[in-house]
Parts: sequence; C-alpha cells; structure tokens
Amino acid sequence: MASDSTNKLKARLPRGLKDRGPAELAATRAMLDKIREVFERYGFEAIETPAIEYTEALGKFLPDHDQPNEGVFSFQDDDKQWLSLRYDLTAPLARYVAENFDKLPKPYRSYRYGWVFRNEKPGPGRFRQFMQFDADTVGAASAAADAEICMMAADTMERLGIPRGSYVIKVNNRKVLDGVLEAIGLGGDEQLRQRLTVLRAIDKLDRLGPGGVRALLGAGRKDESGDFTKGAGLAKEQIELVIKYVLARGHGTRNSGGMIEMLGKRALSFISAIDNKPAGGSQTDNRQTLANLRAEFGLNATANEGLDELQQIAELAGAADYKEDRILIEPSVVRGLEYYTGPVYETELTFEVKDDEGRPVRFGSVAGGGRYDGLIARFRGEAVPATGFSIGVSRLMTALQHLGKVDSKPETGPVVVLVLDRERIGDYQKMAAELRMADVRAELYLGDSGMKAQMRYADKRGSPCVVIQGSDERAKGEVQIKDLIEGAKAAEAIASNKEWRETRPAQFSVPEAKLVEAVREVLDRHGIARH
RNA sequence: GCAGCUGUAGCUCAGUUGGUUAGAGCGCCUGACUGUGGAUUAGGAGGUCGGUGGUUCGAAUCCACCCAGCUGUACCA
Repeated sequence: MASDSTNKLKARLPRGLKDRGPAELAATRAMLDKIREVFERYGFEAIETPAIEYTEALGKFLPDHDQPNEGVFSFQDDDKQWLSLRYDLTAPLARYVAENFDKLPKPYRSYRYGWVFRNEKPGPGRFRQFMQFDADTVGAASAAADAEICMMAADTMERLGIPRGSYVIKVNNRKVLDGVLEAIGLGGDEQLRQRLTVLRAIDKLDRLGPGGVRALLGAGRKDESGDFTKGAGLAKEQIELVIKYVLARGHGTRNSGGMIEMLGKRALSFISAIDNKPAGGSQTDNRQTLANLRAEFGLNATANEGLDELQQIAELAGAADYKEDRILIEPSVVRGLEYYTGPVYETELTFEVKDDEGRPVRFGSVAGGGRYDGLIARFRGEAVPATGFSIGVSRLMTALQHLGKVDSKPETGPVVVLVLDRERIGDYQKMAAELRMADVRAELYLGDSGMKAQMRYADKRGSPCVVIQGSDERAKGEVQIKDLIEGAKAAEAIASNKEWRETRPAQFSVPEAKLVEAVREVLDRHGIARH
C-alpha cells in the first residue's frame, strides 16, 4: 500500500463520543454491580431491550413533520419506516410492557441498564452516547411505589460511597405545578407556550437564584456573555406568586439544605468555600413546606391533589426513617416537560468539586425520574400507572471520580514470562501455559526486544512478577522469579546502579518444578486474586 | 442553536512588531553501566504549528470560512 503521508487517514472519534480504557471499564463494572445489588434487594428484576426502536414507539416525531426530532439519531429501514437509537430507557420499557402486558405480573417491577444516545451538544461529563440505569414499577398507582423509588435512590447513592448529606433526593409533583399555573391564570390550552416558559424558569432556581427566575418570568434575562433569553412576560402579581411558590420550602434553619435560597451563583462558590460541610443535613421540614404550599395554593384542586401525594410520600419515607436529609420536598423541581404526570424526583450531589484548573464543576442531577401514568396508554388505550427513575451512570461516574471514590489505578497485569533464548520459545510458552492451568494470569513476551525492554514492558503492564530463565538457570534446572512490587519498594533505597544490579532485589530461584507454587506465593503475598 | 475564549511534538507549554533548517521540560526509543523495571549517562525518533482558502517577496504569526475543545446561555426525553 502506498504510504502517502499527505493522504493519511486522520484517526479521530466523532464529537461527544469517548473511548474507555481498562481502568474506567473496571470502575464502571464495579458501579453497575453495586447499583444492581440495591435494585435487586428491592425486588426489581432484570430485563434488556435493544438499542433500536421504531421512532414512533419513542414518540419523537417532530410536530407537523414526518421527520424525527433532531436530537434523536434516526434512520430509515428498507421498508421506509423510521428507526431510532433509544435516547432513554423509559420509552422502550413502556413499549416492552405494552407488548407483553398479559404475560407480566402486575405490579411489574424491573430494572435495566444500557447505552442511550442523544444527538446534542456534548459537555464535560455529557456525551452523545452514555449509560443509564433504570428501575420502574408499572401498574401501581399508589404513592408507596413512588416513596419506594425515592428510598431506593437514596440507598443507591450510599451504596456507591456517597455519604448521607452529600446527596439529596428532591421530590415535587407536577400536579402542584399545574395547580400553581392555574392559580395564576395560565390554565388554558392557549397558554401552553407561556406555561412551558414558566416551568423552565422555575426549574432554573438552583442555577440562577430567585433573581434570575424573576427575570425569566418577566421580560427576560441577559447572561454574562450578553445573550438575552426572552421571558414569560408575566404580570408583577403573577411573578410574585410564582416566586413565593418556588421559595415555599420550610426553613427550619437558614441556609441549610439550600444555599440556593438567596444566592445567585457567584455567592454559591463563596458559601461552599466557607461552608463545605454537607448541606443536606437540614432542619428543613417537609411538613412545613407542605403547610406553606397548602396555605397559598390549597384552594386549587389540582394542586391539592398533588400535595396529598407529596404528603403521602414524605410520610411513608419518613416512617421508614428516610427524613429530610435524604428525601426533601423541593417545589422548584420540574424535570422533563414531556410525560410526567405526578410525583417527580431528582437526585443531586450537594458537594462542590473543582476541575483540573481549580474551577468549580457543576454536575447537576445525577439521577431523576417520576410518575408517567400516560406513557403506556399510548400503546394500550387504557391508562397504566407507572413510576420509575433513571441514573445517569456516565455522569455519576465522572462525579465519583472527582470525589475520589473511584479506584483509578490500573488493574494488576499478568505474570510475564521473559523470552531470553529465542529458540527455546516453546519452553517459555509451556511455563505460561502451566501458570494459566493454575488459574494465574500469565503471558509470554511477544515482542522482539532485549531483556531490559522486556522488564520495562512487564513494569508498564503492572505485572506482579516476571519469570526469568536464561542459559544459566536452564543448566541448573531452575527458574528465577522477580517480584516487581517488592523490587520497586527496594529500589527507593538503592542509589548506585552497581548495587541495584548486583543485589537483584526481590528475586529468587526455584527448581523448574516449583514454578507455579512460587508464583502463587508471590501473588498471595500481594493479595492478588486468581482467575 | 447563540455568544465569548482556545487549538504549536504523546503530555504541559515557549515562540519577540510576519523573516532562514519551529524550540524546552517531561514522556518515548536505542546504547553504556559485562543477561534485569528504578537511578546516572550518551544518543535518537516524533510537528506540512487544527483544516482549507486568501493577503504578502515571505505566514505558527494577518484575514475569511470550516472543524474540534472549553465557558456561559438555550434545549434536554
């Protein structure tokens, strides 16, 4: 093949996608195992659905178009039907349940994880392919199902090593939001656009603070880059009522649980700098929050229904001792605008982290979900109550890495059998085979460099030890085993090269027949598991 | 999508008002230290300066467009 350097193919990955190395794979596997453990403890069972669905099953056709939404990776099948890569695991579950409805036990509780795809702008910890881990209860309308999901979310965070107080499950209810919108006179169909704008504004409380939300509810807001976002154009009284709603959380004490209340984001990093202790351990009282909300919006039937559900969730969770430090009613939680019909939940990490350059990193929510009683009805006509939540595995992984909860050191490598005499490669191969038969990960050096390079190779692989047999050992019927982990420790105390070479630290000879036994001893000494 | 900033070796960066064969540290490879990862030491390989076009006698440096990354914002199932 002609190697024309000007025509070389550039090795590159499309934006928003990522390769993952051995350390990250191992960390992900460990994380998935822990999540699975918790979910199964709650009685959820595993299923898996494919990554591709009919676009219509995902419900993502653009209004007034026969093309799917641009945020979704889509293509046409041979028969011209539109297919899409799934962008979450909830819509596929709805399809699965509808398709197998009569076979499944009800309530039906299942979990699943897998890659999902979104064709949108990537950011730190935000990719176009990422992993989610979902659990859902289908066919249970009771608030107990919602409460249990929230409790499980809390357990999962703790199982992953995030201490209580460093995360919080925020709960709200779409019915309450709808009631508030009705109360300010935005109930009608013709005000749909305005309603959405108001909901989006409410959702931004934790980022922009009350001032920013107020601006977005009114004329609009200009951000630091000078970009202007058009607001909802509400009247003053409407705005104040919404702000009242958004800040209705019961303040047992000031600034606990929600530094958010009075702060724009400039203040936020300041507060976290002086008060970096977990913010969730608050006196904020769910009962007080509910009382505040009932006082203001209790006359609205929709809101009241939602408040009843929130109260049940709080009471059920509280009865199991999941208090406000874990499950907190937060009126500003909105979640997606598409399909939630009742309670919504959002898991947030409450600690701050800095990136490599010392800038604070914002993770946003690492898990979320809610009740979607209408989703399965699209397939079946009758409403099927369902509630569930979804963990953003990839984003949570990024967060845990920042928190130092992820083991980022590479796995221990295999034992390497050095090749000193090229004609005797068969003998070396045999040694490697013997080790493998004894459940020891082992490999033959397959390159063609000298001994020094082979040692460096073993070092780089993270090998616990190497097996050496040159002509000297061969003549005596022995092999040398060099313990690289011990050797590295010994190296620190050795300054001269002469000494380094002559002492041959952590190296010993054994008869050929004892090879396996001796290697196993080295592995055991370092606590390295067999395979 | 919109706005701002950034893009020079594998990594972190330097490169003076546009001026010869584009540099450093670390890393990598090879040799020495009489078959051994560290240390020391000698040498070496890596860059059409993100891409394409333009201005100029001359472009890493100036201009335009494109691509990618970061930050904010919008959207987020």
